[in-house]
Amino acid sequence: MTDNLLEDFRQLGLVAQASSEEALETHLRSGSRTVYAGFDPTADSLHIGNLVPLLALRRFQLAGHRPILLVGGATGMIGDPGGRNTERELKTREQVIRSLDRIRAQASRFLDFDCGDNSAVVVDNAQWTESMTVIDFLRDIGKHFSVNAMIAKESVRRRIEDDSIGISYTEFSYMILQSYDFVVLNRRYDCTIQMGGSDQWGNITAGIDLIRRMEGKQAYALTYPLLTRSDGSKFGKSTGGAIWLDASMTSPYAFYQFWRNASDDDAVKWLGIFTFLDSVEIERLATAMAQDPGARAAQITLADEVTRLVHGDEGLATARRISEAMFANSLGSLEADDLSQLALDGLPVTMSSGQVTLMEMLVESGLAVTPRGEVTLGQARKLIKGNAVSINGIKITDEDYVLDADNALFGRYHILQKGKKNHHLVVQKSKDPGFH
RNA sequence: GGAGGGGUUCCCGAGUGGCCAAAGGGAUCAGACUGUAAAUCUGACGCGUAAGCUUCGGUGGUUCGAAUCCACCCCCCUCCA
Repeated sequence: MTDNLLEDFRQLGLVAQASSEEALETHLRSGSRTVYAGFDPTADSLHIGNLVPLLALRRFQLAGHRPILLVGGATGMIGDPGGRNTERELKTREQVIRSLDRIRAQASRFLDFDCGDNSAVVVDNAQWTESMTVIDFLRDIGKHFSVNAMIAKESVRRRIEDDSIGISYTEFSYMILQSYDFVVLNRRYDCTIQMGGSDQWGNITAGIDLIRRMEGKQAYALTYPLLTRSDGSKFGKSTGGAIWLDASMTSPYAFYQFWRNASDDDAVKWLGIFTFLDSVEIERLATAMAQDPGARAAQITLADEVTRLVHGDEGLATARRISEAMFANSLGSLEADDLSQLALDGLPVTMSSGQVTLMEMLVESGLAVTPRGEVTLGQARKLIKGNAVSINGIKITDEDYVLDADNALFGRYHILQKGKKNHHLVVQKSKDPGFH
């Protein structure tokens, strides 16, 4: 780490655009600053996409600055024209408060909320937006915006030029609300920097302009590149959807596997963004990977580091334990205790009693999902026919195969595998009252 | 309010009376090859073992037969007012 935070960010690949870079550098060096990033409260948990700004905020905090997490209780109801054009659901007051708490709880893994002057803060923009009257809005804020300029913004122009979608006035106004957020934070917290994805550039600079007009002050923008995977697909999705930070929504094991599966092209890049390893170490891993890509050194380190960051040492340990068992071809060496531990560790489990056909079990376990997301017997059949199913490490092609105590490990465990990476544990119910 | 253009299976997008469960591409899932990578190739991709059943904005209608024709309605876009 140098004493130049912006330069560090640049080296980590965290900078897409920055406003008046030299002035921003000086600004950051000359005192403790306040920086904010917005978070959408639409989901039940933060996901790994949110990890990028979250960890960037942590870097700010480690460098002595104060991070603010702005939860879009108000703007979340509207929808950013830059984002998907699906209608937003209105959030009730309680929902927003709940997600506020949740975001604070999840963010507290990375940010310090109790360290004096640069403690992290969570705020909700509904606080100052909700009670504003239309007249106030138009008179005090709206007049500062030139429609000509707004139309010229990339995010808006794209929507206007696309004949099939268009843009509603509501969405069009999103930029104004976000700009006003920046003004309020500037007033209340002396917040001078806003960070966001590169798609936020237009909105952020609009905020800077508004601060100049209303407050006569200088503010700064910093955007990070939106992550795409090297194959162009959307970052953060995996089989079955988003990767959440909440352990009950995405198990530490699944979380770990996501990172461990990173492509070669992504792995090194992600080490910079998602871990706090120093550049020497990252460099070393990059070299190691170039020499022996099969060893997957970068992926393993990436998975270790990020999982530890999000789920702690214990979460990492269980994730690794399952991974070892499932991928190291060591099914045969597992003891009964190991298998029951896997269940406790968060490998997906289904209980069964007596005899069940393989097809039924594929459905019950949810492994037989169609590409469309439904779970059907037909899909189960196709998978078996397609040579995709194994039990306890052995391919099964018999559609009539039946799971029972006789072909189970230790009389009660079946490890059901679909494809290469989907594992499921089936446990025969026992009369043993100690087990449930 | 007026004129015009649209709404097709997860997405894009063909299809304008039977050969349509609906071309093609993407996404997704699986197989092969590998390194739990990428690329590539193969298969699947509404439900069902099958017979068959349910789809093309909605509701009715014409027809032996409709995604395709007609009526009304809903929604989206463009231009005009």
